[in-house]
Amino acid sequence: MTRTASRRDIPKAYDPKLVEKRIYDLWMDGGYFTPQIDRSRKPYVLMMPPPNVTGELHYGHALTTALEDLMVRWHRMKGEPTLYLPGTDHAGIATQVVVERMLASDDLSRHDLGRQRFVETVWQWVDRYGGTINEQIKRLGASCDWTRQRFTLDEGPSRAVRTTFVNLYKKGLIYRGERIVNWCPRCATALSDLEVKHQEDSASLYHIRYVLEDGGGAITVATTRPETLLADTAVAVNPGDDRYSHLVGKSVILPVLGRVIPIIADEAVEPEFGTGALKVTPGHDPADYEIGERHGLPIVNVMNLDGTLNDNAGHYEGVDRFDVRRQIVQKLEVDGLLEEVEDYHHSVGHCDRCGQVVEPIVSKQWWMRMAPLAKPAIEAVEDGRIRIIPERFTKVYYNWMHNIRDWPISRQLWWGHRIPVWYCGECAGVTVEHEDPDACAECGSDRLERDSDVLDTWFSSALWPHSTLGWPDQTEDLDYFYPTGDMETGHDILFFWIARMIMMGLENTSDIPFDTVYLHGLVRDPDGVKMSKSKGNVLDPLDLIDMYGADALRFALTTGNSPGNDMRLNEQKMEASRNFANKLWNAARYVITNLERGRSSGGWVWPPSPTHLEDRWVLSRLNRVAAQVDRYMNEYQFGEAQREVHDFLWSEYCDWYLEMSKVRLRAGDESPVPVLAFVLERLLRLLHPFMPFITEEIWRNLVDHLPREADAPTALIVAAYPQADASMFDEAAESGIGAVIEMVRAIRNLRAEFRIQPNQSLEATVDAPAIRRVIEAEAAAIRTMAQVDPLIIGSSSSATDRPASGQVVSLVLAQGTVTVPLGGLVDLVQERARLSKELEQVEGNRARLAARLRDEKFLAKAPGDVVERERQRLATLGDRGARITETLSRLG
RNA sequence: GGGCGAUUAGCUCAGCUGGUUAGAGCGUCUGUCUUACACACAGAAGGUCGUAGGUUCGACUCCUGCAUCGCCCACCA
Repeated sequence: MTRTASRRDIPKAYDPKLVEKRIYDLWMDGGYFTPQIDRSRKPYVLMMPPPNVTGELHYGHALTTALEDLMVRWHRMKGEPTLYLPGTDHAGIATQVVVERMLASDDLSRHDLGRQRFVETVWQWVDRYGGTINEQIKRLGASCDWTRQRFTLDEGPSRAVRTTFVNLYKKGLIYRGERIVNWCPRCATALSDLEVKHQEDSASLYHIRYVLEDGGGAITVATTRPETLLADTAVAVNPGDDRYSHLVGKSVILPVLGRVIPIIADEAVEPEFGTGALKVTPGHDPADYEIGERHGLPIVNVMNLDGTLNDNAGHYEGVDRFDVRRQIVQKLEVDGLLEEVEDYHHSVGHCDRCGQVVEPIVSKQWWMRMAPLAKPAIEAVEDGRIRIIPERFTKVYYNWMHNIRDWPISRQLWWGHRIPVWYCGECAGVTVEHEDPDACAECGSDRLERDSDVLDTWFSSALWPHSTLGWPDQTEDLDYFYPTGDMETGHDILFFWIARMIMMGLENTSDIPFDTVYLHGLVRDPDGVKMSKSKGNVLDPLDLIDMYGADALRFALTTGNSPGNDMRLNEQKMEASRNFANKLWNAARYVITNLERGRSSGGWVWPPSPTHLEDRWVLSRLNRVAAQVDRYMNEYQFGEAQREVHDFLWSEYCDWYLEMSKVRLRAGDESPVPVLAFVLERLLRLLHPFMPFITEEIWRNLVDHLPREADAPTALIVAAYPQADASMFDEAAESGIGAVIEMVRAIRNLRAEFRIQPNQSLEATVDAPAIRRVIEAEAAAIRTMAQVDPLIIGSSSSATDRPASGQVVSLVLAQGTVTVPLGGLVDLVQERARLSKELEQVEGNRARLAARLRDEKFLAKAPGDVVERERQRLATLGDRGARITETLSRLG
């Protein structure tokens, strides 16, 4: 292909690699991501869910970023001062585990280093790898304000954590208590219920005989964890269980240890389960703990925090819990106390982080009283101040909030926000203050020791929307940007994070943290399997960006699925998205090439208001698309919005308008050029939130050729988002071009059916009095697109001049008939059959419509416009049917 | 034990206030390198919308039961 010297080379295929980095730098340099505080305008704010500081980009991040950034860019283009605030999370256990693993490769534990050196090591790790995730998020095109980036351990958010703790402590909403908690022996810390994942495991149910102290027989209990019998302090039966009622009040001898424990009655015992008798282990089972509380049973703890048994376990001290289980079972067998071993499936709690079986242990932890905090948070959703999308999750939210339990917030880790509590060595008093104390608040002693625990990571996450903006200080940012707008995240952290943000936001600021929660589903692999490192089916989004481009990845992740539903990502979808980007690229190449052919924009009317039917049609369609997109965006139906633009761009702008424009351009008529350019420019705007890189790149190449609009933007990222202009809606143009398209399609169809050579033109006679002027105006386009020559525009009278029947094929369209002489190619019998079949269809539809329009109930109850539409359709069908009948009769 | 979701073309999925001849991408079949694009163009085939009922003038869309798959919550040892 030869090019004149003046024409710039535009590559034939879009290459994202040449564009993305440069465009991102351009946005950064332009400062477009940092909003200007303008009191006269309401800002749009979206807080990025902070990824783990040492994390690497996975599909969850990619999806979340794609969705958030499209919302953010849309709002920014609507002229709202827009803040998309990024940040990272210190991710307590997760990060500590990673660093511990690294130490382990040098045969070191954190205890070898000591607390201070270990924390320093983690900080080094964070400094080294902490930037990785942000660089990866940039590659997706996230338009976040990096000048406001926050880390949960930053001074500001840390002070927010401290302030919240002290305030809630003083209000009595944070307290210290000894009770049963989930304990991970591997991580050596307490866990909240949410951090425990239950899995179905196969196990054994052991039936163990406990001999009565009075020698009068025995009672048999069933358990899956025989080792816990070392901590039994009772045997319980249901009070209504006749089998055992005579035993209540007696005592049994605990196997192995020989302790004497009572038999008690408690409603919690299910008579149908196992033997109907339950060994009660308040120290190591949550249900038993409650029974123990009701009956004042002593609590025995037989376990160390690393999962080995302690000195309460007799000679099992120091042995791992699972080894003890085996040894106890053996011992019971030897003693003849093991009656039966039943195969059994039940769900076992595992640590969410490391997968170890969690052990319920009684220990002293800090707790947050949740019920009082949940109440206003429930109300905020009930009264609509906060909306959850998709709506079905509001029920899930209510269910959890109504049954909320106190939250254990202390973690026996070293990495995190240290609990701001000092214990007095003199009087055992507790000092909790905003500033580090020098003396005990109770006795004034300086023998203070700080609590060694840190807070659950989610404690600081819960404050994110306000702590990042400066709270507890009344900063300008907080004042202007809070409460935020949309909160977008995966539905898997509805409880972990969303619910807690709502509670803490309301508590700390007396205001909601955001007004809308948008929850997305999981990204799955092509087989629908959840991606996980252990399964090895995790694809690296960065690889996909390298292969297909960030825009294609974003488009693939945000189309063809709906909020809250999981989605599969596969190669085909990536290819389709890349192809779409390429389609846009080439349409732009065509338009820009025409602009560069020296066709001056000097005399253009801008925006164009053309008279040509095709131009009016494409502008009308553009405005209808803009209206639809606006509707979908407002309803958070991002996939539908994109489909709308995609279909218009590909199927109407490219396949029809652009092809039609070639006809006029070849004839030396340059009038389509401004329209081509204008529609392209608006399409770039419409598409920018979804495919930011390619649209910005094309836009830069395009705008130099266009007339300057008032308030011309310096970059597409800040160009105004297109709003529908109803004055551009043009019914006549739409129905006119609709008829042209129908006609061209019918002739093409005929060409394929009769296997007409592509280069062979056909003669066609159009008989369509109702749209004669449209056909005349579009004759050149029809000739080219349908390969017709000559195109004879006839009237009813000229129909008689047609060649003899049997030589022609008649295409009976909605508003006209096209006859094409095909000579010997036409098989009279086949032609009659074809038309008869069509007639049959038309008549079928007509009969159905007519029946509906005869139905008085329909006429009485259906809305007027529906009835009117049906009447129109019936009339059109009637006309068409009549013409088919006439044609058939001529065939004889 | 509760709660939720899914079930639409061979595959992956849209279709959200009930009114089309039920759509898209991929795949399949037939043509075409037609100077924007073969990452493309033109044309075609392919669906009793899981199942049984109900509401309605009208149901893929609303209600109920059932089936299959998946998810969440819950202290049954």
